Amino acid sequence: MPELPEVETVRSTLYNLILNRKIESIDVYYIKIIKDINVTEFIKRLVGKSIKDIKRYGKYLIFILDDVALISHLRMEGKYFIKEQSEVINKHEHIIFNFTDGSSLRYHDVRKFGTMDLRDLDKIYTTNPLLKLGLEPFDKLMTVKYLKSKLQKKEVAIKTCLLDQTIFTGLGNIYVDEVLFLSRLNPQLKASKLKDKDYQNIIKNAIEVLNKAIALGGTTIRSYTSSLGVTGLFQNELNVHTKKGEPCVICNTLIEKTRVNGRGTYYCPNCQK
DNA sequence: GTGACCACCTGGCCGC
DNA sequence: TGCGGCCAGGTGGTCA
Repeated sequence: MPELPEVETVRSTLYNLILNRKIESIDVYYIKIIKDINVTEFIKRLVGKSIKDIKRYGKYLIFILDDVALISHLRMEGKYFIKEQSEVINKHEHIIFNFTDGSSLRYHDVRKFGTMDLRDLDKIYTTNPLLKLGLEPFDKLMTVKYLKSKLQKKEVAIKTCLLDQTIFTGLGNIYVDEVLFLSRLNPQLKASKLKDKDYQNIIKNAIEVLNKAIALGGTTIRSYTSSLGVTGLFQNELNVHTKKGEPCVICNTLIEKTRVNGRGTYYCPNCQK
């Protein structure tokens, strides 16, 4: 599924491909992707506008148009494709932005979980969905002090906390497993039990894992396959996620799979006690 | 305020 | 071969 590295890969690819293209028309085939605004208004606000910039915060893509921002979350299987308008519409392409040059940007989502919000440019970060987000690991304000303030009273598993986007933005199930492995922390350990050194390790390893994943174009496993012709390579660098029954790269103990808060969770029972 | 649980969705996989 | 059930999982909503 798209996490921060995959979304960043999509962002940078789209940036190079569709900047300054002008929207001529929009076809909406599944309206529930559009939030907080009706389809007519959604189309009205975007048609005639040009894409001036494409940003990212956490797992959200932010298309900056002339006077409005389109905030897109890919959720589980959302993808963007650029095709000629004459090409056949795939049954999973739910929203199509047709540009004046004859090309189109197509939002493809097999499971229809993705969302799109429109916001005024001066309200992008001061309204939801972005308002409630916590800090990315790259943020200067992401410190031991910040993380401790958020986690020291939490009586839930550390994995659950790291998946909480209001605390730690950008990590999803894959990368949380990897960060906890590198930090030698059991995913089921209560967050309140962590020490300063653990917070420091989590931040350091999150930055390391995400930077490496971004450099490799993200992770391509199971449901998250190539988007825009870009296929990530970080799956080759995974230590524990999807490695059930395989030997740990450090101690050779077999990787186990369990569930934490309903999420499939992979860990080394020896390294992550 | 916190934590647990469910709904949203569809394709793939497995057992019968 | 066909069918039913389960699983995958990010986020928002609801409830205790």
